[in-house]
Amino acid sequence: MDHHLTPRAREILGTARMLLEEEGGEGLSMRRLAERLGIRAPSIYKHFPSKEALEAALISQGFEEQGAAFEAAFESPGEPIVAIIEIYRAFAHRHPHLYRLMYDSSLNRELLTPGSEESAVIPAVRALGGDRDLARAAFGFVHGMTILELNDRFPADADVDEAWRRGLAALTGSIQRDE
Amino acid sequence: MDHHLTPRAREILGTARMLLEEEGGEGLSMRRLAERLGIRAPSIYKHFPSKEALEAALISQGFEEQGAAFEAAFESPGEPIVAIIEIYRAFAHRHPHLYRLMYDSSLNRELLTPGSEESAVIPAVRALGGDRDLARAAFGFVHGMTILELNDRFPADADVDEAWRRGLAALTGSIQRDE
DNA sequence: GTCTATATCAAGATAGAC
DNA sequence: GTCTATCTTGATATAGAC
Repeated sequence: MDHHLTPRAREILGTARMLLEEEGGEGLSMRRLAERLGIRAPSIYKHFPSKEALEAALISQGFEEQGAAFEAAFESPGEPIVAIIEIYRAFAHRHPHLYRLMYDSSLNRELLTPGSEESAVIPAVRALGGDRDLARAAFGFVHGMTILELNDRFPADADVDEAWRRGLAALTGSIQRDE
Repeated sequence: MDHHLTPRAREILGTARMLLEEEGGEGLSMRRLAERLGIRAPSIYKHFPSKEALEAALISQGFEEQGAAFEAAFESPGEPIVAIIEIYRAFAHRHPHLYRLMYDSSLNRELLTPGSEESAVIPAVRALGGDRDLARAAFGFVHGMTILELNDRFPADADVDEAWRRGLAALTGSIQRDE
């Protein structure tokens, strides 16, 4: 988890998370974060070298939370990939601003907590029988649907649940099974 | 097209398009646009009421260009939906910054040129036999793959073309045909 | 159609004292 | 670990003259 951070850095990170979730990516500035912490903005730089590093810590945390949630998909009955996609969609809707931060731009992977991204990727690939090409297609579908939903791109009268089901049916029909 | 704009507004729009394509969405500021035009930023407001209106004009233009390109998919042999998806992907890679402006945020549809969005949507839905739910799933897949590619989210060694083929195969297998 | 002058606001980051 | 003071840069937009 955040074991590489000092206790104070963890506090700052927790406040940053709250600020992000409540006010969105645009509201997450060093000044506003400092205000919530009751300190001045320059003080934050004693704990994180840059805003980008702080964001990377938030992103790493998000990946680890997603990964942990995905693991539950293998415990319940039914197709794990179906459960993972439901969990993925629910995560994005519960944490829309964190989701955007995690997925809606380029990633500077050098700043991430090592292994954090993999903790989300590995269960998803496993649920697709190790088929990485299919996993990438599924990632495309799932991210696309999610971000289009978050950005309100579908018409108000659209049956978005049905679109999810149709895509999911198409993709699960492509899983190779050895039996 | 741009028939509702004055000649001078069309010139400004053309310069804005060049600026966007060359420097990206972050580089498109009223100051920099004015600089390219050889005028001062406040002068632009005599031609467009706001930056958002100018961006909406760029977006409308993009939709119309996409729509016109999609129409060609029905003239060539083979599955129109396959051709449309190829055209969609190629458009995004040729105009990545315009693509982001068009698709990677919420849309204020009131500011668009009426009918412009539809000119891109209608051929795509038609190519999927009028199945709007499947069309939305396909939109999710196609937008997701595209934006993940533009944001460099796939590993360097990933076979992204193969992921596109896999998703496309899954989706085309879902088209209902009456024959 | 363009100008100057200006309002208003905000951002990330550093130096150096305590 | 926090502070003050500051640098540097940038943005959208309006008023009113020419």
